[in-house]
Amino acid sequence: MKYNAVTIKDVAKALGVSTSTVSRALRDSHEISPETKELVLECAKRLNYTPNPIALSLKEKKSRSVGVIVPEVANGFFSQVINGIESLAFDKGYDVIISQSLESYEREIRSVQFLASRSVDGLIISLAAETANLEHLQQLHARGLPIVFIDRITDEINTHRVIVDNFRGTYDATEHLIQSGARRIAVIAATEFLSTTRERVAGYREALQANGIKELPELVHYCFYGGIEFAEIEEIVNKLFTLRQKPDAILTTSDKLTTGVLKTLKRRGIKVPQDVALAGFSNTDIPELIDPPLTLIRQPAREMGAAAIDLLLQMVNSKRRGERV
Amino acid sequence: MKYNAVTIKDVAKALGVSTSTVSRALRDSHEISPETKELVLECAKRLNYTPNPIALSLKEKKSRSVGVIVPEVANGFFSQVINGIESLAFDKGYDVIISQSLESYEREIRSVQFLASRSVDGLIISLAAETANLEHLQQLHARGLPIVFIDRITDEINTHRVIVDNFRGTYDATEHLIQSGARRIAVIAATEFLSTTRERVAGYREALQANGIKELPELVHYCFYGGIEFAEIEEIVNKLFTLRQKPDAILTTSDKLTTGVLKTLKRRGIKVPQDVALAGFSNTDIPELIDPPLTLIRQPAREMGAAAIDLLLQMVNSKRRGERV
DNA sequence: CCGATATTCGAAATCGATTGCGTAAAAAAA
DNA sequence: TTTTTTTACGCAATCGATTTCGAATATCGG
Repeated sequence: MKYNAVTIKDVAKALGVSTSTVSRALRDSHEISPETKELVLECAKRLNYTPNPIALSLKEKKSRSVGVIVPEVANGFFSQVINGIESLAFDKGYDVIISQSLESYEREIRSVQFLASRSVDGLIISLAAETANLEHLQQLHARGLPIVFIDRITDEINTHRVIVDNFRGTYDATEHLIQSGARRIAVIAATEFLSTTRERVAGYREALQANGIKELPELVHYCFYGGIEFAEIEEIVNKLFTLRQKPDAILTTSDKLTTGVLKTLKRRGIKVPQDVALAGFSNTDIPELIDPPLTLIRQPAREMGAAAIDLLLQMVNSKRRGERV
Repeated sequence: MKYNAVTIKDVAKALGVSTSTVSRALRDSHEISPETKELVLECAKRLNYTPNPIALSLKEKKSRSVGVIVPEVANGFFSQVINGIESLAFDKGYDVIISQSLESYEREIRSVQFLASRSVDGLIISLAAETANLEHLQQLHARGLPIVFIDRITDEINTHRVIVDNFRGTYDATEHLIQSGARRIAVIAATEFLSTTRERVAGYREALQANGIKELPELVHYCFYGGIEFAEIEEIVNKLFTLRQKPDAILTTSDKLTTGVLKTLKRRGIKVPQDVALAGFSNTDIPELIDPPLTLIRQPAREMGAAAIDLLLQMVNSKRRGERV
């Protein structure tokens, strides 16, 4: 309640006591008599008093809000992650402030500093594709800001990370493609600097090797902007299908890439799985609706978000109690 | 910068001047000499001073943050709306605090009050399915909180609304189905209390009438939870296809419903458009990937979000200048 | 009945920044 | 030179809440 909000002073004035008394009564301090407490409580309720969280933040240097930075909100995976974060945070009385990096390093820095200057109590972040330098986060981490990485992590900062077994995901999917008869398996991945990309491509490589298939460089492609720019995907698919020896399967390492490739194939009239098999990461309903269903690797996005906020709030609260995290 | 943050006091102390001088120098007040200004500016930069927005909020009673309440984040349409809101808000230096109602009236109330107590400068909201009473918003609106409705609006509060022509959307889609030969067109809509539902169903009705087709009550169905509960959709589809005279087309009035119906039809082995034609609202890539492509009504979600935040910030700023909005 | 301990509450500082008011010194006017 | 007006800055209040310290009243043992 900000407009004409009733403050602790109004309650104090109405009762003819001091603000200290009101404050203590509301916090159920032992040094206030039961009768006074009741009076204050009744009056506070009657005047519809609600504490001002901003004043509290200023005093206590904590804001009961957490920052979340994702590459993009309008993305099946990330929006589900946010769902998980928000649901749990709301129940614990925390605000969730959302920011998008749009895969831009510069924007990520600005977001981080913006949130930090807002005194968020903690930060959940999935790194932008462009982000190679982590100073902006290291500084804050060194100053004690609790941080949890989700999905796109780094090991340059020692803190909690929430990920799935990316390696196994692509390993299994690749093996599945092989067992279905594929031999020339292309992979379309996001920026190679992302932890997820590295792990997922590694799974692909390992699966090829385990099955005695040689990796062909012309079949491995990276999308710098991970499909935010649709043209990026289109170009790669075009390149793959003008090869003398076309791929007989494609593995995609993200939601956006899977959808993008599917769309491109459809536009070019390339049939799945007749002309080319397809497997990949996805967190949308699409694969279920496509005929025939794709092999897909689904991440428990909502649960990952919930796990991240849970870890974060644990750090926030233990820090509050002065514990080492 | 919250941890060991350098304040205006530190700068003042370092220079041996008063905090007033520092504050005024930083705000480029005319009553500070150029030399002093330069000194202060240099020192502030050297000490890496950043103003504390919380202290500012307390003083100025505004937080440079806006609240956004949507039924669900993990939804194609709403996540795109949020994308639009966040992008523009970020550029203007505003925080975006997200909250989900999950279609629950009670949760919407809690969210609204939570955000209000946070002193957000304005609110963008898309009403929950359960929300029939608007007191919680009327109160805040009466107190002067700028509010913008998006998509699911109400006319019980006189403020800006951002919507598309829902009536025309379903009217055209229905007509398209009729022209393709459909006569028994079922409609699956969200809660009938939602503005969007009413307008969209009205478009459907009008199109039927304009084409001399009688509306059949058994073909009109409402999903209270709009598809958040998948079972709801399944049940309706089942009901439709156990009718003696089955529908030859289905019109769906939301993203989730379209996807849900599609999923159900596929599970039941009902072919689109051979067994039944399908048209509906959607903001995902799905329709483009399905064979054959569906008739779909797409809302410019990102642009709607951008329009909403633009209107909201206009209200916020004019209110600040004391204008009537 | 008196000094001692408890109980209950108020005054004022604090968090970080802004700003109205007062004032000393410098500049301009007389 | 005296008076008036700027110029340039400091003091202190303010925003809303918490909390330390101190003090007044009450209670109790002796």
